[in-house]
Amino acid sequence: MSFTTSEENYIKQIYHLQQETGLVNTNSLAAEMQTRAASVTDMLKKLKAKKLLQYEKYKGFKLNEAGKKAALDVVRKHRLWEYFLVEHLKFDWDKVHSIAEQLEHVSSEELVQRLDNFLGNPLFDPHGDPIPDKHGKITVIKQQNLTDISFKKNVTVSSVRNQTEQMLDMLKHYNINLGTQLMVLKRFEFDGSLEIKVLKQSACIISEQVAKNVFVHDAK
Amino acid sequence: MSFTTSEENYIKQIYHLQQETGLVNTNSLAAEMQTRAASVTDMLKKLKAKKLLQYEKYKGFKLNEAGKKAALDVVRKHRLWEYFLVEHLKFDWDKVHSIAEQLEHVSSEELVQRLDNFLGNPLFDPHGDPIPDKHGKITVIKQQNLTDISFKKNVTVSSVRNQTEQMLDMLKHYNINLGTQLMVLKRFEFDGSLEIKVLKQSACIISEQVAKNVFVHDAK
DNA sequence: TTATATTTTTAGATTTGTCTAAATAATATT
DNA sequence: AATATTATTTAGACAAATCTAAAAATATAA
Repeated sequence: MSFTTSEENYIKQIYHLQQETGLVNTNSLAAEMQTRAASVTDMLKKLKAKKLLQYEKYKGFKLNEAGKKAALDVVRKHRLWEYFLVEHLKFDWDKVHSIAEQLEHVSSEELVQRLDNFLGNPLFDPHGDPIPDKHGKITVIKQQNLTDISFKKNVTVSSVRNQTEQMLDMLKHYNINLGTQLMVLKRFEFDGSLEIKVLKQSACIISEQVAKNVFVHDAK
Repeated sequence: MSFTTSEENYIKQIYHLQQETGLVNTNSLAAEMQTRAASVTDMLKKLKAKKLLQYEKYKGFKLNEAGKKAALDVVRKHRLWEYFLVEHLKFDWDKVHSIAEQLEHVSSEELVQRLDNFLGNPLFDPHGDPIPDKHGKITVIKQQNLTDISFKKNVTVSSVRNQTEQMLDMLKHYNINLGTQLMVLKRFEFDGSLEIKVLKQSACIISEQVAKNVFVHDAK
């Protein structure tokens, strides 16, 4: 089965939304895709016709197994290309998303497999997100949100959730990267900001909004 | 100025045709693009409106300077990706064309520039065709068709014209690659075949059709 | 539980790129 | 030069992906 670029974009986005909410609804997908609800409905009909979707009118929808496999295929391509862009072409991690959005639609199984091997079969992309293998299998690691970490515990940054350029640019400013070691010193009741100490840097304060997007695991 | 994938494909093909014939006509472009003359006319109107084309109805057409620059941009991307696919992902040179056809439409100036640097700013692609630099400048080397080489002269294969998988597969069978050294021993009057001696291989015979697609320069 | 608000879908239009069939222009032939 | 042939363009249609505006279904609130 092959898909248009537009279909792939919808499939991928539905996948991401249903990871969080289970069932997805038309308006939230429309918002995420920066399009209109009517356009979403149109596409839902197509995806249902291709048997990728559980969808009853007015009831919400989600990908079935075939749909999930298709989504993981796109996610795999996206993340492998991001890895290439950062590790080999030396792009900053906050600049690769829009290019990977284009590259992910290049269709050639052999290309993806060779790229994967060339890159050394990486398990995580430059934002810490897992790269599905060719069967759609994902490596999960135990990680916690930075807001849930007890004080003075050494942890390592393992991924970031909101991957907008704005967000990543901010982390770059704090000199926080994947693999960065830090500890939380204090939480301010006033606005939920955290005082943190990044290894080899002086302490600084990050907003609750930033902290909620940073995930960590026990220090290596 | 940015272009759709379809526009880029037309521009590139017009460029290749006008290299050979000067003015291009509707039917030959339609044949090359595997589409209908009417579709070509439709696109010609769009390209003229974008001021890329010298085009008078019924008179033939060709790219103007802006059009040529746009074409060289696409050619540059195509050939850089081919180089990447062969040199880094270890694809056979006869398998990369269709993938490069997709990759060439990914639009990001920074991507192309970084890819170029990553590859070491190569001047020729895996088929021996020159890779335009970012200004559209092309390195030309003196080369001759294999059918015009005098007997027993050592030469090096520098490019192949017809780059179909079929053609490249055939050269692979003869163990002929870019950089391969060989000499022509004899021409058979009967059908124009050439007896050639590839360095470190026993002599063999190639058809005139094959020979016409092989270009060489003086042995290194 | 009826009225109101929100969400979702349908109906119909638009754009891009394509097509077929017919018309028109250019070229070749007698 | 008149006619036949070939090349090109126009006219009108279609599919994909989108949109706006209106209708229908569902959810919420008085």
